[in-house]
Amino acid sequence: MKAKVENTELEILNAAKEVFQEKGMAGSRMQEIADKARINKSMLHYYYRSKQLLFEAVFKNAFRLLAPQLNRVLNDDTELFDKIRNFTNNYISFVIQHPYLPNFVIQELNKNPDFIGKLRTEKDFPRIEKFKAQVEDAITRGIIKPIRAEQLFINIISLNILPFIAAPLLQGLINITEKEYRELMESRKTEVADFIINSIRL
Amino acid sequence: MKAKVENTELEILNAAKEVFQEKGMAGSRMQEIADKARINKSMLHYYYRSKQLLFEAVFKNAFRLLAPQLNRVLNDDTELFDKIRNFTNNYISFVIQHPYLPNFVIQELNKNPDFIGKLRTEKDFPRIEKFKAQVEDAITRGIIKPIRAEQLFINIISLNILPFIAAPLLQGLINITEKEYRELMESRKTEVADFIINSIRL
DNA sequence: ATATTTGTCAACCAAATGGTTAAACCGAAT
DNA sequence: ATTCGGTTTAACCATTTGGTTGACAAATAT
Repeated sequence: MKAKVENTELEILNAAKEVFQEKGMAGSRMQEIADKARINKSMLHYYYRSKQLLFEAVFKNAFRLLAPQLNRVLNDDTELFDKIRNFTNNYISFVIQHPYLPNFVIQELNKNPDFIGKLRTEKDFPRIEKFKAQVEDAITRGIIKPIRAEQLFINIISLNILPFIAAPLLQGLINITEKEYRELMESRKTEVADFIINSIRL
Repeated sequence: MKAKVENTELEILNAAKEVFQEKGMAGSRMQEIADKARINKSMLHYYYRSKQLLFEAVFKNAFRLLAPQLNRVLNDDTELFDKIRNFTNNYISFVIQHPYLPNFVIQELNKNPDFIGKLRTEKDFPRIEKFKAQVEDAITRGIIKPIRAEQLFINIISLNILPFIAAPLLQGLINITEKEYRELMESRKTEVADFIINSIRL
């Protein structure tokens, strides 16, 4: 019966992921998760004890998916400009596969800021040290203008993440269709990297 | 009794603003709003009929506060570079006064994308046309490199808004204290504008 | 002064919600 | 075939939650 077990448990996790990531912890209903997983509501508690624990399972999974993306910038051996291009180019593909994920992580971290402390103990938790050294080295070698690595990191993340988090607002302000907005995002794959590199290159 | 009335009605709106903006529609409780306004829960329904309507009142108010900020970029007569500097410099002050507001608007718009349509009918709804003309003019006159006004707008907004929306995440990744993070934000008042202008200037 | 409207509150209600329980089910080992 | 373990379900439960009601107070109008 092993196969059956793991199946149900995973079925629940997937259903919970969909519901939690779309509606957040507070907006999600256990019954809706059960319905989506096509199982009895009691199963949720059988496998995960409580809504809180099920949520935490989903959240940790989500963060484990996001972390490698961030590590593309922070802990990767490629040269700075290539790295910026690679990250920018790849991030959009990641978001298409997991549309609600980055916003989900950010939102729930906002509502529970201590949570980041628990995450930091995990291995592969993204750390800035290497990136910092790389930026400082590039400055010393006269490749880029002086800039704090922290600020550059925030800029890279901002330019890539916000356009997806605030899509409905931006689309409304710019007053274009969803399709046109997707095309804008498509262009950004290369444009954003150029925008950043133009700004820092010496 | 006029004074008393407006007082209660406003008291409710303010309490509702605090609770809704911090916890979102789904995470907010009518009782908590009533407690914060120090009135009976029935009063909420007396003045606003339902949670949904009270929420919409708060949301519209929030958007009316955010709109002028956006219009600083889109509909302002100052020259392009000054405009970017002004907006960037002022936005942080706005966020300090209304820490949850931008995120609140973005989140609830995500959960209810049609809402933007209703907002568009309001006067002072930010429109991009003027900014677009300004950018195109600056390109023609050889002041800045070619860039779509939409992309530049998204970049300005992203660099300014995301660092506040994702503060707990970024602070955790950079691994600094809240105070140090605030200092980073303070530097951004001028650095972000330079970053943008450096990138587009010819 | 009295009637009428407006504002406020305590008590109440029905539905929703997270969680529990006890019985049934089912495949595998004895 | 029977027992035994984990799995699944329907029914149930306590609490929370948005919302209502009816009595009462406080203004305002007559």
